[in-house]
Amino acid sequence: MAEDYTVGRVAEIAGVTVRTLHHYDEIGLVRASGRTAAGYRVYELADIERLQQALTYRALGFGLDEIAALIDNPDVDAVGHLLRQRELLVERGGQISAMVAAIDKALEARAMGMQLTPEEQLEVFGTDKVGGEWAEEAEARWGETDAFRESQRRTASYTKADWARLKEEADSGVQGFASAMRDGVGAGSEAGMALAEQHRQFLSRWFYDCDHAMHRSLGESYVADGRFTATFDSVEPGLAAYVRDAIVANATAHGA
Amino acid sequence: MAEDYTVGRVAEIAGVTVRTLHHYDEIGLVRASGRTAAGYRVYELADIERLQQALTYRALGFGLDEIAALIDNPDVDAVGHLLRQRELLVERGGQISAMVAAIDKALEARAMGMQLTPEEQLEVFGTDKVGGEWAEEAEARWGETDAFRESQRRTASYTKADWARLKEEADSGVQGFASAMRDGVGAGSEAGMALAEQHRQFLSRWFYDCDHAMHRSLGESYVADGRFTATFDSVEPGLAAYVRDAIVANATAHGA
DNA sequence: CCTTGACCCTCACGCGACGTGAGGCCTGAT
DNA sequence: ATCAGGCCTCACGTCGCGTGAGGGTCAAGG
Repeated sequence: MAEDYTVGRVAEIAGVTVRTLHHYDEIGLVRASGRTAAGYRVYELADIERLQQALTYRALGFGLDEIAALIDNPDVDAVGHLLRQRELLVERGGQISAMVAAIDKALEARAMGMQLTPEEQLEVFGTDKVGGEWAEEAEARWGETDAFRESQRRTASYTKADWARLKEEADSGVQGFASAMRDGVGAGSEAGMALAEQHRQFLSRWFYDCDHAMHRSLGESYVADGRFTATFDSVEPGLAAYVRDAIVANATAHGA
Repeated sequence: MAEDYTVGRVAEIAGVTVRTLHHYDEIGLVRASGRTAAGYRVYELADIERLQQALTYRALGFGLDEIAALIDNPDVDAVGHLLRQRELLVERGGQISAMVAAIDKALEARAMGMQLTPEEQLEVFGTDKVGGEWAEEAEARWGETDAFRESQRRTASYTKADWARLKEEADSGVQGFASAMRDGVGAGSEAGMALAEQHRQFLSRWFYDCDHAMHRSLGESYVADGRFTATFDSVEPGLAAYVRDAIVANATAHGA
């Protein structure tokens, strides 16, 4: 039973610096339970177990004094700590999932040509608005709620590579509209409608099943809603209106 | 379009303090793009978008100067940042899962009466031992690899409540052995064997299907392996041997 | 036996990312 | 006119270590 470890050894297997262990020793958070004749710190199993507890709590963001209070609490044994840490970790995992979801939402919005409001962008950080009015706002904003939910469901499983590919497609779509407009191609012409149709299919492939009627109403909002307009017009002034016209013409041609 | 926000408002929706925004302004990480006549900071959409990027990177553990370098990089646009952040978040999620798995392993080991070695306890923190010899060691240590894997598989889905219940059962089992020993109950008596059988069924219910032969070899290791012995004997000296005897008697009585 | 290189020790100052007042101006509602 | 509540700028304090400086210790090899 090799019970004894030097600070360097402990630091190595714990993934911290020797200085950190010195510090913990100084403040009494994790003391080396012994010293050699030469004054070298000697860590034993119990010390390392304590270190493990401390590091786990640290990873969860606790301050060192809080950690000391936690693990010195005589009402909680080692297993109790493991259970609590497990719970906190699972919670942290949930927060991370929430952040990923928020990023997905932002990516999705951008790909569809929409700017999120500040509240929406920062949603995941502060702001636990009780959720009532908040949800209402969101619903009113996104209009087609079913479509949006479907979209959320699908994008949840996209990987980084998927998103990158999606971005490329979205960008090239916007560029297609922009260059058509610059070249004087009529929005209602065959070419314009082809671009619109391509856009509709792009949406259907990546987000939700977008029929011509839905596409038309989305197109309308490109000029009606400033948050869309800003995005398109920052690429090329007047582009939002141009895209809307192409979409409307295409929808009409398809009987919607 | 309410484009303008005061520091207090931004702080509120972002979940940070005003002081933090002042700090970011001072060091130039996130500047308020304007001031009122009275000198009040005025934040616009672009500032808040930048803040969102910064906070996400901060949540991932980057230093403020690194963050500045990242988001000032002209080769990466907003979507690029979102993609990178998504990737990093997913990675962090993986680390958290790993820590939960490590805790489960520790809980499992404790419930079975085993002390983990320091290396095992701290496994998740530093120590990326390439995994070769490491895995070998682990296999040699746990013996019944199939059983252990099964056990890992099952415990992965346990909740905190499950673990708490498991702990209670495990504790009461050990206490049962301890009090029987104190009361002079023979390890090979009917009562002793009943406790052993109960222990076997406890293992089978929570960890892996433990037949009498496996149970016997586990019992043997309670005295042969110091890491088991320590746990039992810390409850009551000689308990490890007592438990082993009861288990062996019970296994023999069941034809193993 | 002596040297060399890898560890170990104790000061002690420095730093990043804010926290925490102190002292004073701005502004909207009563 | 006043008064609460929010904003401003210093400026020092704190926490969790990083980073030398200066100096012993220990196992291995010449």
